[in-house]
Amino acid sequence: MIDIKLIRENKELVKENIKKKFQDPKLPLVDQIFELDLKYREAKKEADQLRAEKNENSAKIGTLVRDKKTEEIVKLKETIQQTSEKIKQLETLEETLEKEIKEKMMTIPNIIDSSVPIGKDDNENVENEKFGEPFVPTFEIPHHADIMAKLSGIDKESAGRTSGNGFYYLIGDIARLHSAMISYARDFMIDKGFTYCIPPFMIRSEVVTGVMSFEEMDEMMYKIEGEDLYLIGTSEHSMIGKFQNQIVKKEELPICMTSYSPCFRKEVGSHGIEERGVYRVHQFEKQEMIVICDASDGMGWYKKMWESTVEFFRSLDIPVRTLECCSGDLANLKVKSCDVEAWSPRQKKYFEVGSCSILGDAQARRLGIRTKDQNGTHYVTTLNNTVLATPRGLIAFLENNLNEDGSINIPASLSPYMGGKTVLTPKK
RNA sequence: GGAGAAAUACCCAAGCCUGGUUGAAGGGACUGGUCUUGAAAACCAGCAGGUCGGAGACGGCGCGGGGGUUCGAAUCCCUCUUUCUCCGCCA
Repeated sequence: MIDIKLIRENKELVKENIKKKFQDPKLPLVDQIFELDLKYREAKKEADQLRAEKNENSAKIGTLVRDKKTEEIVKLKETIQQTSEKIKQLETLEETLEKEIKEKMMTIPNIIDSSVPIGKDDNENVENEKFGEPFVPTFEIPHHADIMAKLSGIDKESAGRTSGNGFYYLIGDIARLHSAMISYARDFMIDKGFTYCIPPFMIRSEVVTGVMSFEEMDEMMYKIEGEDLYLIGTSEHSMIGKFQNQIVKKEELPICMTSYSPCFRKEVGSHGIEERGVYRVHQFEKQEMIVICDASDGMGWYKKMWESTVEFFRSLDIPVRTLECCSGDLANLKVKSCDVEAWSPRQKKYFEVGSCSILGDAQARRLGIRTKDQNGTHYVTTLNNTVLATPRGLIAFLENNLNEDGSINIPASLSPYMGGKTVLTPKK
């Protein structure tokens, strides 16, 4: 969603931007919105005039009542009745137009940053930078499910029976490792000055539509039956939603928070749930970071945020790279986005463990998050980034810290969260 | 889950019964001024912030949100949300 003024003032720019993302059929939409907007403003202008007239006459009745001029009151009421009829008609028109415009506007993608590479889909994403040597050991790295199994750390069969495909039991040291990584990620961000927060894990539909596009909503969100509640797909949803319809004081910006939550995703999209392991699942846990800041600081924070994730993974001896999202792969609300990918010595390629996004004012516009300074109020910029999503992060950790005998090295950074252990050894 | 009470501008708070120059009294905070060497205090003055339309003059909306009654709603009615108190239940 963008500012409708942009369509009023610079239709071509909006079309240009859409071209970068799709080839395609949303272009006529811009002209449609433009026309609807003209009609809407005309209707509003006329209705406003009539409303002013009506207000004035109503006030007159007030004084007439005091002076007890009954005849004039009756007359005046009649004229008011007539304007009311007209107003009613115009209001219906206003409402229909407004609704139509809003619906169409919701699907207009955000203006992407000029630095975003142009491409059709995720195949055309661009590697930005590597951090750490993508190391392949002399022995073969087993599938992460096997690594876990060797430590008696996973039970997918039972989970299949209790909950179905896409769920899992993590057990013993593996479960502890999972929590340890989350705790470490939390403290890592606290040390960077972020405020820790545990948000609600369910949110109302109004918040959902504020933070994501409709397609995403259908593909991701679990709905609670009989209630206007959705299980969050990421704590970003409740964290950004926290600020809806707020005017944040200038001096309170930037708001930097790190939040923990379980995340629930239907994963209806193209990939589906894979059969083995816990790479793509319906339920995982995540340490997230969000920043709400002034538009001018957005790009600075964007860089700092993905860098934090890189630093986090490097502190766990996991090689990573950043992959820039191309225009076609960029979600509609995003201005720019990159994935942080961890090295898999088993697959000998990188895989996604996190995603850093700057949304410009798209979420702020939908949710009404503003700030005020001497130039008036304006929408803030919102950003979000994964610190650690796990079990996916756990997979990266296990593959990169595995020894030939099946034991797992615990780096010094994580050791305190594992009761001081420096290595996990499989029983016999 | 049950029973009550409440939500008014940056904050506190009147108004609601008895609808009409109240788009909102009074404080506090804030801004400017007088006084002071400076500050405090005192006094004087300003002060809805928002949002939409308009080039502007202006105008519309706006007393938690949404409806309704009425010529007219902060005020009456319905509904939703949130907060507080009490009871129940639970980690």
